[in-house]
Amino acid sequence: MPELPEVETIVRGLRGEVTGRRLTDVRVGHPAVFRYPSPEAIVAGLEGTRVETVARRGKYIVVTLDSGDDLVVHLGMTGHLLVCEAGAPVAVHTHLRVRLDHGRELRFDDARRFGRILLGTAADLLRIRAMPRLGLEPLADDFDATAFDAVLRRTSRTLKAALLDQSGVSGLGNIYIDEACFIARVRPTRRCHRLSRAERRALFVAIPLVLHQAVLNRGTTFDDYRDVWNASGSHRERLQVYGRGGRPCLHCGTVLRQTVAGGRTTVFCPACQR
DNA sequence: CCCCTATCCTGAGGGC
DNA sequence: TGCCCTCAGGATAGGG
Repeated sequence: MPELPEVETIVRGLRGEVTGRRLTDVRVGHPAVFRYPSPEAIVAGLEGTRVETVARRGKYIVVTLDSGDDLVVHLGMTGHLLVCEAGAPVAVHTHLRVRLDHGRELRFDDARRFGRILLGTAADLLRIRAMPRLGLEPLADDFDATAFDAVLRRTSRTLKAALLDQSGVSGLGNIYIDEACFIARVRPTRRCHRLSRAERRALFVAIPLVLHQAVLNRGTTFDDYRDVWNASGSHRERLQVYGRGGRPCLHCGTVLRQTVAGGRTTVFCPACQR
């Protein structure tokens, strides 16, 4: 379940490993992962190119190549981008292997294959909506209270549903939405248009706060997430509500309530959160 | 417009 | 020990 902090950790790790590297010996696995243009075209398009930059947009990883193409990777639920020594044992669900010119390999593996990989020029990727309608970047310098207010004020959905929608704020998922709502003391089941100005402000502050802390902890490894060196993140120890339904609130001791909102398991403290 | 559900998919965990 | 069922969920599509 990689969300913004996990993807950011991977992007930072990837930058040091692949920037400036030439890509060779490209091999692909299950074709369903390669959404555009085709597995064969992606192999041909990667072979012999050099990596210029690695960036993140929402939960998407964008690797810009000297060919003019961008490689876009979304990790879905269980996707991993790993850098290992060339010739290291190949996992069961490895779908992409690329040789780097410093003797290592970049690999993509994904048991559930919810992840996806696309390759094309920026114009191609825009046209096919490779990264559809991504909203505000909550860790960007220009993350703006007024724009965030507009996201919440224009809808009557539950807060959980609104924040899961990547077209409003991009990068949040189930874990960090519940955590941010706890910090902001607002129930994720609340209707957005009924939130007060103070509550919207509290969320505006809490979202970057929790994301930033999680990045410092190199992400949350609940069961599956690993960074590019296959190491776990430590933010799980800091989670206050996610995965803690039925257990006592760390702030007040009240039993945390677990429900479903926006189609997702949702946990909150009925005493701390209004 | 909003909600819920199904779909994709595998592995973990519980019940028996 | 092992089998079967359920559940987890990011994104998206479709029905109520």
